[in-house]
Amino acid sequence: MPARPAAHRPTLEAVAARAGVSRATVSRVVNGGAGVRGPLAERVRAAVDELGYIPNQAARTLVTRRNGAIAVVVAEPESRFFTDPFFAQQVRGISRELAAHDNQLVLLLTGGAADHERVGRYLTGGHVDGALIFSLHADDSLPVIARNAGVPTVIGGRPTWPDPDTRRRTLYVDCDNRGGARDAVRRLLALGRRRIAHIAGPLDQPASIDRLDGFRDVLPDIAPGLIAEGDFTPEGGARAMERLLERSPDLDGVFAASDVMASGALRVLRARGRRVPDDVAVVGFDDMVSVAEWTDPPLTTIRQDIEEMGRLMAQLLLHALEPASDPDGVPAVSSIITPTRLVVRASA
Amino acid sequence: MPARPAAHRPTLEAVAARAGVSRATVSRVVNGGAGVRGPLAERVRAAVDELGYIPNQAARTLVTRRNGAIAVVVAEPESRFFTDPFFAQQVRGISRELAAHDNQLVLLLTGGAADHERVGRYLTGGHVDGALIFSLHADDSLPVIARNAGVPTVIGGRPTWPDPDTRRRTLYVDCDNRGGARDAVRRLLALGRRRIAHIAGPLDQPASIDRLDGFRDVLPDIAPGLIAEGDFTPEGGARAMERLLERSPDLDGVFAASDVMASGALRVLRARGRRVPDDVAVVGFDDMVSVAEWTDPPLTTIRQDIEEMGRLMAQLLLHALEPASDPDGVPAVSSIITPTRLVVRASA
DNA sequence: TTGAAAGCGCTAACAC
DNA sequence: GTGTTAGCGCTTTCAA
Repeated sequence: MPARPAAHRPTLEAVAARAGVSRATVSRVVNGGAGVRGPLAERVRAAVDELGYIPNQAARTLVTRRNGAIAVVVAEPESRFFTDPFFAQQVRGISRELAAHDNQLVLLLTGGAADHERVGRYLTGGHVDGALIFSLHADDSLPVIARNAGVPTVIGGRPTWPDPDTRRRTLYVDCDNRGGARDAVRRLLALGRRRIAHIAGPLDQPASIDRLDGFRDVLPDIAPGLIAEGDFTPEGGARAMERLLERSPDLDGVFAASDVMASGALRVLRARGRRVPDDVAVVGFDDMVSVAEWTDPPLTTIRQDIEEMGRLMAQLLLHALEPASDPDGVPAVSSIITPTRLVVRASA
Repeated sequence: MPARPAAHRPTLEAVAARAGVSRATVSRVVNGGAGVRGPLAERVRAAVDELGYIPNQAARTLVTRRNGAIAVVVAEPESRFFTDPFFAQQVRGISRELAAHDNQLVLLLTGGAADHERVGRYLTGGHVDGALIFSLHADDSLPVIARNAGVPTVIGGRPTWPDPDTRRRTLYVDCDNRGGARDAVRRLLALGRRRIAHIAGPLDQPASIDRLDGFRDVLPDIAPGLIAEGDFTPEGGARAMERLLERSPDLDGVFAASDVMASGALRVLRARGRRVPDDVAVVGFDDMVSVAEWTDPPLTTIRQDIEEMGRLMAQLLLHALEPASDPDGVPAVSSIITPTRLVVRASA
């Protein structure tokens, strides 16, 4: 199939011969041409074109130790990755930032632990200059693998490793989940609600835990019956809402840990004849516009700028890659917590 | 941040010294250990562990001309890629097949033409052994770039290049869009429908064209008013349905070029008081289960096995990579058209 | 400004 | 079986 099989590709050597110069000169021209006289450079460029020369990246990487590619590792099953708009937004932010610095984004999906080994090999094998890892669950080994292999890494979301020293040296980007949750609950209190429930995310994820913690910050004496765990899907939100109504029929406010779960909860409230926000006020989290603006009624929620977080992750990594940054100690840059903001629509 | 900076990583040489053997022996052990005596191999393995040796892929690729990675190139904006379940299924099929052969899947997204150049560089730079390209629109240059660079490629969907010789040499996997469309229309005819309309996909995509052609195969004298172009979204399907009803209020059957568009059409039919299938029978295409089973009524549709198509694409490529296959002529393997099948539910 | 030469880390003939 | 050796294609000192 190859028009010009890789095996027959011209090398620097060939170009040099053709242009009647040394390999070094060709290399200089190919890499920008600094310090090569105009006419000579022109001759070299002509030879490059005639031969259709394309530099061999493996050879280049071998000496420069750079390959202009950054891996984005998503440790989630494809199904989740492709359904949750969260990833789409994050990837877009990353993609933009990397493209701006002429780095190629390489997406690695690792559904099960079975893939971990191969992905780990890929990362440590030097195919990429660094990695952005989404390690949403507590038990993920990939960041550790990358770390041990000396692959600069930035994590999406707060990592959960117990060792404080390890944590301090790990770069991550997260939003102020806890503070945002507090704002959500305060909004409900300000509306005069006194029986406020929480639909939490899966409690093996730091984001869920932090949002629950924020909820408790404001409502420390909450009854356990007013908290139900969901799974970040609409169905999970609906089921949690049903459980809450059963246990606490008199509730008048709900803080859901995601807009998607809130949409499921709204459906149940409507089916049960509760008016929103009159009978029950609802606040979501994320401000996933494609969801929050289209629920009935539109959702009051806590906004986090997901695309911006993606961009920041890429920025942080690119920065850490600079030779100037401390090679072995505490990184010159530090982790980032982005702010959240209450967005008032009709549901609370 | 690196625990062990890449710069200080042990090399084969170091392991050899430590184990008191030659580099060649270490290399043999690392690559499976064939032809090395047990105890010696054991000593080498110990040295590898102690030093935490990891092979340098760039060096390896430089000599083997293989890097165990296959690119999947999606020439669509992220928004489309992440929303359309089609890609998720295809990628899953590919991913499974590649993993089974220990190849890493590398996903490259190229939203706009601006990214094309970088992606092209990545492909031709020898970062991957081959590429699977989804070139849904007619004007796509990526397959040509890959081809000229000698990167073995398999296309998802029938390519549209005019030159028959080029086409013959290009591997692709597609489903029998035209035949499937014929089956859809025949189903409607068998139900006694006589005023049958078609909601087409964007007509710059081969799949849309083929489905329209199949529709016309069975209904060659169709009035232009019975054909409306959609865009593979629910909204597009809804708008097309409205146009059709306006132009041909007496229609009694609809063949939509995708389940997603059909779902939008069903919504409009319901809003206009037409009963499905009594007043208007509807057939979709894809059998996207997450859609077809949940519409009201559930959708009769033409099934294509998308995941299987992904698997076949990967298989074809891996096969073309075998040294046995003809390096420069017509490939030893050939393109594949997968069959489709009518799936009867309630809408027709 | 240009060229010669020394590797980058690895694999694969070819000897022993 | 194991070691020796010659590259893979490129960048980058160092001299000229």
